[in-house]
Amino acid sequence: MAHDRVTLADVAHRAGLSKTTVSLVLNGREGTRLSAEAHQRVFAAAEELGYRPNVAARSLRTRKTATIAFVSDIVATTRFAGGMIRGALDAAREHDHVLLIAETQGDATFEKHAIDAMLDRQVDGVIYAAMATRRLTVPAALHAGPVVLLNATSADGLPCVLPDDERGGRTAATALLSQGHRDRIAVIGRNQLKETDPEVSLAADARLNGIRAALADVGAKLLRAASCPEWLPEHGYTAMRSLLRRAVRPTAVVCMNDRLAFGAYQALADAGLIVPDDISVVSFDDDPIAAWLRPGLSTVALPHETMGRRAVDLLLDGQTTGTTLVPMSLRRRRSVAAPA
Amino acid sequence: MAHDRVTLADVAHRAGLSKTTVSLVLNGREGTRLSAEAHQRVFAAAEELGYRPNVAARSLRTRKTATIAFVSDIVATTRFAGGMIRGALDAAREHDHVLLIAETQGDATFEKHAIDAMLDRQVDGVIYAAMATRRLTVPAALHAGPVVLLNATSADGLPCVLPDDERGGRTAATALLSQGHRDRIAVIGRNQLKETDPEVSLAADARLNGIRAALADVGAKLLRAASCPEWLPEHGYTAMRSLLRRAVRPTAVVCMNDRLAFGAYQALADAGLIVPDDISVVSFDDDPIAAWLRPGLSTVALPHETMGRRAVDLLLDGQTTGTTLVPMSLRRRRSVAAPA
DNA sequence: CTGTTAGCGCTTTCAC
DNA sequence: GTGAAAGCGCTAACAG
Repeated sequence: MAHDRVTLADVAHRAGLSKTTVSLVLNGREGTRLSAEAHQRVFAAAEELGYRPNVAARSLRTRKTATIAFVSDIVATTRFAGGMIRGALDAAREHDHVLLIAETQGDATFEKHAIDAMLDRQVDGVIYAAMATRRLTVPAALHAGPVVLLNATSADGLPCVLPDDERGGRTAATALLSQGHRDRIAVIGRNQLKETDPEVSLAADARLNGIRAALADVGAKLLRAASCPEWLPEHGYTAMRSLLRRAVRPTAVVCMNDRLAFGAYQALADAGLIVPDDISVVSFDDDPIAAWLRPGLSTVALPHETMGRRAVDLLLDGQTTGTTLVPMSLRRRRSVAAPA
Repeated sequence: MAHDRVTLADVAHRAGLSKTTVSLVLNGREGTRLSAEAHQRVFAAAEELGYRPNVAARSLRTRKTATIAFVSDIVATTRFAGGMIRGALDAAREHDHVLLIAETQGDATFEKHAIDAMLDRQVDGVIYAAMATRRLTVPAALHAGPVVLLNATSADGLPCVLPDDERGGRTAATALLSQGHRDRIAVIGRNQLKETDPEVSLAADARLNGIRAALADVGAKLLRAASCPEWLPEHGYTAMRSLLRRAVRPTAVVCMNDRLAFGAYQALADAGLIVPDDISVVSFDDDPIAAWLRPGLSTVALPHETMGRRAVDLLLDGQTTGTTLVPMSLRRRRSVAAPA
């Protein structure tokens, strides 16, 4: 790449000025009163030659590369959270920065190589992202410079951005309450491990708390909560079936994520039940599938894109601490209605 | 980042040798017989100080950055093709390279900025990726150095990697033929625009040709092919319904992608028909949803990960021309069975 | 076998 | 107002 790129010296020569002058002008330095004519000449020459600065050379002096590292455990390539990258990319562009990405795949060796590779390239900071919202411990090498955690927290109080799952939980429950559901609301997707181990998930516990809090606010409580070993469609299917077998059926369920809800839909269909006439469903994430389901699934969206943006904003603003909670909002579709 | 990094000079000082020697040793240069002891001293010093080379500085001399640009129209953040990045990332890591990513979002201004930004950082080459398999025209700026097209072709014969959709089409049809389907196979997802405009899609036409060729091989032809304005679930739904209304029903359908198949499943369920007992379904892409459907959807997978790998391999091998076709293989699930 | 010297392209004192 | 010169950290000729 960059075969015989035009250099600053070329521009200076063409403009009949020194490199210093050209540099000053091109960087729009204040306070240094260069003649209007010099400005003209410099711009003209740069334009004619198609000059573009060599970032590597520049960064050697300035120690800034306008490059941010985005390292994730696995998120980068997952359908689920491409949104985080997209948001980061957008924000980076707005700040004239660029993203270097790497994935550790949860492998310590890969992680070390990845981080070294980024640091060797003198990135201005790193965004360390996790696929599942959770607590993690940041590799020591990263403490050398600015870091912000994305979709994760750490014990050492690094700045981080997280979805506001607790309020999200309230939002989900409220969507049901406001339609008149109250004492026959069930949850699908309780999970001991996710709820108790913050290194596995921060979302499960927060969502559940939010749901319960919203119910408590109106003096109601959960009819039942079905456990699921994982949050996959098949588990949602099984959980819904078991819910339907009981004497008192829920009028509405909140699924801990959209994949569970997908499974729940299948169980409902098998039972000849109609959503939302017989049972309302609300869920979390706003996976693309939520829009494809019939009827469309109302779900509290994970604000991936915004989260990604925030992460780079924090990094570039030099925020060095604190948690940023990004609100989750309800995507209303047709899966929620008043109880029969 | 990189606050007070150890430099080559520091290592040289510590080892009591010159920078040259240290550089030579650390880069494992052949042909230069430095004493074993010098090697020892250098390695020891580098190790003790935790020396890491400054890539920016090095690249200023060598004109190599070990960095590849991955620019895409929109693919980077799409659930659909994260696999391409993942593959590229893996291959890059194996070659000790790193990926700089950018998204143009189909906007010419963004594209220009993105490409300039990458070029300014002296990337060694660029991978230009498209979300939909199609023909496109490469921005002139890219012709300055190595480029490979990913999931796209261009008129100017740049090296490119594409999925082998035509053979994929044969594979899909063969999956049905081998179960005994023959004269009552229908297609869902014909699309005039996609089939005729290579700038929109290369896949539609190729898949269809493959399907027809496989049928022709056994002297059969398509029962019917339903058109869809887009390849979305709702269109699959509608198409399937119209297929079912006709006097002679297909025993099997091949959907042009998994989302159409998803819609088709819904229509089948509404009609009280069972997959695969009443009708077999096969499709393309291997979207995550294919595994979640009940029964699991047999689909010809888009080899995104392999494609990503190939792209960086080609780039790094200095391949400057030619089309690389990556085979698509059938993911067998439960949606295909012998006709009733 | 090893060290000196000269840049790569840029920014930045500091003189003029 | 503008330019000369030094130097960021590294590699590559070229001596010794």
